[in-house]
Amino acid sequence: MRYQWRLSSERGVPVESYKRIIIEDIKQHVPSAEIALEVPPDPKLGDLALPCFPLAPVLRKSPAAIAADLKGKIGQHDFIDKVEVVGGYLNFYLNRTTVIRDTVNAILAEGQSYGSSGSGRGKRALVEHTSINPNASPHVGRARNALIGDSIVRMLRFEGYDVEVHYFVNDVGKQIAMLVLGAEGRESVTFDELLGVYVDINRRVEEDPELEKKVFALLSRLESGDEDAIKSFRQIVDVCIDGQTRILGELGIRYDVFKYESDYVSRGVTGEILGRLQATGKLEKDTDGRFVLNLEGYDLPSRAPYVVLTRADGTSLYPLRDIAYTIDKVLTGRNPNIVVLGEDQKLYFQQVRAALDILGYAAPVSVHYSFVLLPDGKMSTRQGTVVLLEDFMKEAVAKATEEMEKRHGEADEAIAKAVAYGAVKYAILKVANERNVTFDWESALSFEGDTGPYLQYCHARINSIIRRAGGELPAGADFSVLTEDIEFELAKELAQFPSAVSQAVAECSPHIVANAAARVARAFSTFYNQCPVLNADDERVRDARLLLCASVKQVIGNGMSLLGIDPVESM
RNA sequence: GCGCCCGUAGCUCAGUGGAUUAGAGCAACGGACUUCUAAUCCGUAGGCCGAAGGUUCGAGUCCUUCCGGGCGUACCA
Repeated sequence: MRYQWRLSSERGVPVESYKRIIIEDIKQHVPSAEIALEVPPDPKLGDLALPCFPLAPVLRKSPAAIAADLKGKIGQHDFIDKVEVVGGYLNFYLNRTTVIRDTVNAILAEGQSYGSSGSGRGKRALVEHTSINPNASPHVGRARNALIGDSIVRMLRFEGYDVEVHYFVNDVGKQIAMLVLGAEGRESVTFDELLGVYVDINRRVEEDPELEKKVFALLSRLESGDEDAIKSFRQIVDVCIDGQTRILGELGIRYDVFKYESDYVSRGVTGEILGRLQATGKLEKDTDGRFVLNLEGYDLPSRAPYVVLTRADGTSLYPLRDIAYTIDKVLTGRNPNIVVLGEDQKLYFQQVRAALDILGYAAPVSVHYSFVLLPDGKMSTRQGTVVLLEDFMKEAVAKATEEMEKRHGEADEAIAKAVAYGAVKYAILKVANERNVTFDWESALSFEGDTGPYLQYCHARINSIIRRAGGELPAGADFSVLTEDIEFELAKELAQFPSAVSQAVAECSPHIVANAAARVARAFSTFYNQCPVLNADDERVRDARLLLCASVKQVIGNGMSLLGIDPVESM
């Protein structure tokens, strides 16, 4: 299907250009003030409003008087039906036909890029996310990192950025060394066995200090370049990474670059960083013989202004390896340079930022999210209350399959997966980053209401209408025949979508997109139940509604793709 | 103890540089499928926006204190 549309308004989002025009009009009379329009709480009060309260001190008149004054100063525009003064507000009633027509035309013209401001065209960005301890299968808490990160990647690409996605692989360190030790003597270890191995060795190390010494000895051998150590570490890490990327890949989450911590050690980068820090005079050797970085003056909320970079035996600690890697990322010149981290890493990343500052680099931007909790409290590996992402996915697929069989007698595997994963992703992405997600199976596996499948369902229903219309859309339509309130409300929701995307991008907050898409879907469902499309009495109404539906499909589809939710044609 | 984040309907969550009457979903109750997919829609009920002060003509939104939860607070990553 190809669309050839002429935009009746200038390029971009119609409602935004209406706002610009109105603001221009007002500025001619009150040039000094900041003018901002907002959307009234009730459609009865109009579609756009100017609160005149902030102007009162400037003009030294009452808001109501200012509103009354300005009312006469608004020029004649085809998109404005009437302007009314209510209290201190100047309320604008937009012309329904113009809004619907301009919005639908803009959407069909811009298609997959409707909602994008193009802010990233010609620019390069970098996003690091997931980077989890490779010791086992990710639980839904860890998955939140990958989901948020992946959505940010999608949003940036939507904005036009060339994005490089990074995964920083933790293949050094105590935890991995313990895994290597725990797996010693085994022929091979599968990904699913890792958690058991890890729990077991953890217990043994706690009980036996001698064993812990062996762990550190192993680490030391690795860092000094011992071939056997390197080989056995790499073997375990490969199992971890394969397992994790298989699960995340199943959800459509992919990475461009895997950087290994060990690489920064073996290439001598960590040593070099240490040398450069030494030259700044901020690096100190403490009484235990460890290298610590003095962060005095950075006002960090920690008891002691130090970050420890090495063990006494000279082996590197995570912060040092991460500093080396982070500098590497900075040197790519990509901007924005984003890293997604749990809220437990807030202070830690301030330390990294300080370390980079000492070396003269600007640190990446960190996006933090809060942990996923269970209704009874935290997830605990020891109490066995963690919900593994893979289990969540499997349960969701089972339920989606069951629902499809109930409805159609059979289930399409690909669609069942799309619906299931849509539910999984939406359940986590709909919550604002800084809030804890409360995970309970019942609502997480719900396909009704404010869920991923709700979006997919709307999309599928519209597709069904278009299919029954013969797959062809009318070349144009007379939108003045769309007189129902809900048709106008729906168009306004569609028009709102781009500013939601812009905000979501600016704040790295996928939940804003989730909400915006859900609003459109809700408005559509109301419309759907109230307004027949193919069965409309009038051919002109049919055509106009068909194009309205096609725009809704596009917008919901764009929203879903930003969340990484697969649109389905039927379900 | 100190620092950061969160506290909105029974439950899960929205709420845009303060601004016209605080919104959804789930659960509950009552309705709507011979009509484009009922994974839907419509209606009813449900709120001292954690508490108390403060700033403002105006506060869920800003400030202070307190309470509750999450996360930190050098030798894990």
